[in-house]
Amino acid sequence: MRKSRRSPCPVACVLDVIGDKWTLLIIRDLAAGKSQFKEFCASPERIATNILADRLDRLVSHGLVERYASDDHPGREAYRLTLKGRTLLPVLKSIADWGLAHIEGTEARIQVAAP
Amino acid sequence: MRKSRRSPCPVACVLDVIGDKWTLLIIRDLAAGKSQFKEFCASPERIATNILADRLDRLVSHGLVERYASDDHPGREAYRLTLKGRTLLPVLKSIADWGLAHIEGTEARIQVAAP
DNA sequence: GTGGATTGCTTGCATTTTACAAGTGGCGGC
DNA sequence: GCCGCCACTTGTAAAATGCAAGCAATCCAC
Repeated sequence: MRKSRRSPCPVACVLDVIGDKWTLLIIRDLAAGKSQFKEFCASPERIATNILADRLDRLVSHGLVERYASDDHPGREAYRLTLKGRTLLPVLKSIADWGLAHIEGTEARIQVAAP
Repeated sequence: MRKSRRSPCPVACVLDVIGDKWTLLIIRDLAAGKSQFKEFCASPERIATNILADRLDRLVSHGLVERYASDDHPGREAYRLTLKGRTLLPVLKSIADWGLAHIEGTEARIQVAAP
């Protein structure tokens, strides 16, 4: 059963997925190559661990992120963007570009990791 | 005095402005030519009036929206995007495009009003 | 110029979400 | 076994949101 959406508007539906202060920051970190829970916690915005766990679950349930067994850190949880999740990167970039152009004091520091 | 930001990351700073479920819907409605309080209320997502008033205030204080005296409806409040506000339209479009491509059941119905 | 409708909010309160701190269970190394 | 790290979960306080009602200022017909 699909939960009822607010409207058929694509903007409203996207906001129901990524319309909060944390989800896109996790996607940013994933795009930058971070994969472990503690790495997301270590980002300068200091997301609370319960919020992080909740957002990761939601991203996985939306098919934007997947868990996998890391080779680099065997036995640890790891997360990465799915192919669908990667399609959000142009959205993320347009947001970052707007911030760089219109909010003073912002600076780009992250590079999107190679596919 | 500027309120402290979470980080100098442009993504985080933009989310502090538009990172919620309502702000971009108001910008969508403004882009579609709506200008009156009641018109935003009438959108299918049914924003609460206190939230709408709060978001309009925040948008005005961020310089993205301005009040003006309407010619069409004299004596009534009216809102419109500022030039800075219009620079958000590419962001809005990238979000709408993503929704159309990746969320089933969404449909584009609004046309951006002419400048 | 008075009554009623409309507009643009504000207020009060219940519900939901978020923030912060602390705690728990699993695993690996020693 | 014991220690520490990691990935969460839980408890609780604070904040944001949702909902309904109310209210002052127009507008408009009559």
